[in-house]
Amino acid sequence: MSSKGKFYMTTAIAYTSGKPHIGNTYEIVLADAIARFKRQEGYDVYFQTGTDEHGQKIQEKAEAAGITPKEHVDKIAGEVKRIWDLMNSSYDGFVRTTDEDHEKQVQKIFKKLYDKGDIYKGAYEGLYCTPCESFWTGSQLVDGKCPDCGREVKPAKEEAYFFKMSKYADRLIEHINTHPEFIQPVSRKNEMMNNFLLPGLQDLCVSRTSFSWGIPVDFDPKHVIYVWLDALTNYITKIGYDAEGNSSELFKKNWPAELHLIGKDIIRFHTIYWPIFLMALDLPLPKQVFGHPWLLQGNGKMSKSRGNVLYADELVDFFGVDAVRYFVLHEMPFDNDGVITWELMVERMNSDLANTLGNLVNRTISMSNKYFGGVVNNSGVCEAVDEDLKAVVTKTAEKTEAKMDELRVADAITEVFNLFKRCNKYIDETTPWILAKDEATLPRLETILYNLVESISIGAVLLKSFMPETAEKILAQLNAEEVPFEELGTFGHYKSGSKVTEKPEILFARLDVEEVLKKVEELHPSEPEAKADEKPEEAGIDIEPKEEISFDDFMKMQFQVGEIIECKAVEKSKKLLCSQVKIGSQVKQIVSGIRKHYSPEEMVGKKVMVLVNLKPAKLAGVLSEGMLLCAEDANGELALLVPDKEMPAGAEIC
RNA sequence: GGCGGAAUAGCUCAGUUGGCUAGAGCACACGGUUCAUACCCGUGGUGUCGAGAGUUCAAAUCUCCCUUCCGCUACCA
Repeated sequence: MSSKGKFYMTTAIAYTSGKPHIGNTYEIVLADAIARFKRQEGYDVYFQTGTDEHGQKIQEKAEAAGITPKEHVDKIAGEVKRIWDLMNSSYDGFVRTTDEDHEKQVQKIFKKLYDKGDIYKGAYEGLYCTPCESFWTGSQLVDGKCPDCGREVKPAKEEAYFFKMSKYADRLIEHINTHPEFIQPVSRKNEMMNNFLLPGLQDLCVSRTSFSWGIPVDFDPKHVIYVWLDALTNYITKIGYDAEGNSSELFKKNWPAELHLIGKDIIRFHTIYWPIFLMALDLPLPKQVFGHPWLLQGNGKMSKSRGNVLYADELVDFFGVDAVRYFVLHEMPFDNDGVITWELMVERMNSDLANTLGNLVNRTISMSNKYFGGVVNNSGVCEAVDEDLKAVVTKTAEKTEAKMDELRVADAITEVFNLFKRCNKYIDETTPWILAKDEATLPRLETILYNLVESISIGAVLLKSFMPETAEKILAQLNAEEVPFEELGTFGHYKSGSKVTEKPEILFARLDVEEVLKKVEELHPSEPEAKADEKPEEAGIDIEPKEEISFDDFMKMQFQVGEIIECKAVEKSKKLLCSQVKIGSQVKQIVSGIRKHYSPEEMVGKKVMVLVNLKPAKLAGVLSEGMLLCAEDANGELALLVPDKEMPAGAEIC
């Protein structure tokens, strides 16, 4: 294989909090298709993936399950690996952040940056959300809760190490501006610039003392190294980076990475923090970061019933590995989210895989057997129609390559299928069944079947990156040699006189939507519609317990019933409503973040519970003199609390 | 509120630097065909190209304004 040079690519490492669903699985399939294609093109590919295994959340999950964190992550990492393997992903390296060599290097990196003065010791004070492992300032909270997950936060102060982000900001801005390909899709570049870089970067907290399941700071062991310095560095530690200068050959060869493939949610960490860490370590930056969109499940209504939750292994049971790979690769656009449902899966399966591809292979082999006993001869009887077929077939490799270069994987796979569609058309144009009736036209028929077998072989080779098993099956059924990638632009590799299989195996069976849905329903009975008289059993919500308080603490708070006598939206905000609330003889103005849940009209007249003696504050420039109490569910739905019986405005709640 | 993106056929979307009666796939209908997995091939639509105004010989494409949706961000007692 002639090498075009090295190509180091990575996926994000999966957080080991639970079983990965189809959305997580999408990333590994996308990465695998790119890796396989690059290898085919002649690049020396190193493809790395793995798992992110530290953090308080994991520590707590393990405690709840009565096992050690290590046992917990071993189990989940095994599950992740099983699914990655099930999807036939061809990774070269699988890193776990609990790997000894990784942990050791992270400690060295931390020390190096500390010695350099880029990391310093300070104190972090704020409100902490345990599940998100994030500190928030009071002003960042949503209704007093974590803005990310909506759960409770608790006040916390801890000694912590910080990284001087701002020191490298100018260099990073310069780099992003001079390397337009660095952040993909480009639309994300502006978000990073406008929201983070140009306003000025905050120093980043890189250690924690509030939990222990992490890599300890070796010179200050009560601290563990916080997520990003631990997780992002996997890209260099696993291939053998050494902070003390003894990096491996693998590292020297492969760094910097050509491509970090990540979800769009973590673009910020990969395009700001990661490059800055690298600058601090005097390492070159990765060539490209691609924040791919998400694969979403069906419509919101369905996804709430359990019948619609999609996992890769279940989809594979129904459709097979390659059909699932085809779907996620084909259905995912470049910069918009894609949708996956059982119905759409079946539709793609039938129209593209069974009809266009499977049936093409099947009819071609059947004809070869029927007319020539399976022997495929190139008798050289050409006609004008052949030229267009050959032109389409021999240009497909080049077109596919161009799409892949732009990471337009969905478009690339479409190019390959255009080849197969052209073949189907060719059969209609040449009408083999008519030629078969006349002895004189048999040589022409031989050539037609040869052209088809050759075309399909070329298509199959191009299909290898996307659907490896199917490509193998097709080549085996045709008894075709794999054409080297660089020769896919020419026609006529198939060895004349070879014999195709006698009994073609059906590659993809057509499926009936109704039957599939019925089976899915049996597998996951959907919850019956909630009726007024029979309430379905609810799954309760657990939230983070807060610190115990004294009765005196409680008595400090004054709750009263308030009547909303006037309410309007706050002009400058999307979320705020401003209400005039009658409490006894006085009227207070209270601003609440409930505009998504209540219209100003329906607010008026409601009797609600109010925390009255809260210190007034300005929100979006509007004065707020209290707080309306709400209940919130796991989906962020809010419900105002109202008295069970008619109560006058001002009644004390105690 | 700030920054950015999007709005095109029933559905999912293409439409490059403005240029011929605005395209593809799916679905649907009709016709052809029978080698094949009831498959394949062909034909078909009335689309106010989100609304309005402007620049131009010419606008889906450029400018302005409006509406709706999405992303990031601020705010969200």
